[in-house]
Amino acid sequence: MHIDADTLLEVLRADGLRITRARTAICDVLADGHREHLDAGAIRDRVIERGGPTVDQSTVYRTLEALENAGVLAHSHLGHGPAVYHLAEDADHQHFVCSHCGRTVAVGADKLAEWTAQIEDHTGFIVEPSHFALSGICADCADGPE
Amino acid sequence: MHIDADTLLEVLRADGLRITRARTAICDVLADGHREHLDAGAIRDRVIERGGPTVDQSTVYRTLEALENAGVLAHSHLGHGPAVYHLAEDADHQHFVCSHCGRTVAVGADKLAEWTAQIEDHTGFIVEPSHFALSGICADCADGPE
DNA sequence: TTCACTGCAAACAGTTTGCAGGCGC
DNA sequence: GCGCCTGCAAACTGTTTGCAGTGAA
Repeated sequence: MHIDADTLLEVLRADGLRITRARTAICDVLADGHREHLDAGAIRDRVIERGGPTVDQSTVYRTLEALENAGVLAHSHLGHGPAVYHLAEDADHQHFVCSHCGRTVAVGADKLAEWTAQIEDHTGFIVEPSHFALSGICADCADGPE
Repeated sequence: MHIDADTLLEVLRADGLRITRARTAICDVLADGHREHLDAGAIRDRVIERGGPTVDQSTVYRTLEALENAGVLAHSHLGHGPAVYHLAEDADHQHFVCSHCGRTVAVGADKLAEWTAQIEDHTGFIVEPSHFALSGICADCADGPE
């Protein structure tokens, strides 16, 4: 089971922050869309789409920042566009973006651990997955020249 | 030996493009600074600093774009800031950015090949190194809590 | 009541684009 | 001389910030 909207709000409350309609709506979208890659604009669109309050983009950013500070949210850069946000508990994976078809592939923590351990052995560098995507060519695009 | 400015200009000429003072100055800076991480603003600054022509930022971007199209230049995103540019022949390495001290560590193609090959085996995804940096904690920051 | 939170608007950084004039070929 | 290239300025995207009013506790 994943974190639900109420839990996110609870975390904010525990930080001494107030629960507002805008924050409730944003947390709803985040909890529901936890398996998607939502950027700040998409979050705002979805809030409104659902008949929620007309939240301003800056309010979205401030709420996302509060959730990141609270440690329950993280953002990644998947490409040249806007940052995408996801729940921190979903963070232990790495994104691969195909530079040919633009598809995003996620690799889970288990596979990842092997590689990051090797990197750490060689360089001492402890990789925090998920913050930046790796680019490359996905299997499908590598197969067919088209 | 690395690509020199004349070779870069030669490549542009071969693409049917014209050799101008702005382009000459930009290629000089790129050839000289091939081991640094220069962003578009830094390239412009350095051109002027050297007593070159007062190139506009848009001219820098257009020249960089021309060089990328010609395949001799590539850019990477090392963090939240501007993109950095480097010669394509220097591209076969991966950047690691320490999220604690901000330092950038480069890992060469040899080490890299081991684990990109594993990723390819597991996922079919062919990693193009160097386009995005990985973030994490470098050895020094991991060692001392300060 | 109080003050954190909000929407609005403006600033901001990095990058791209339209335009009229200038210069490489 | 033709037309690519330039500088200038303005647009653009994603994000941040200042401000005065509003609503949660």
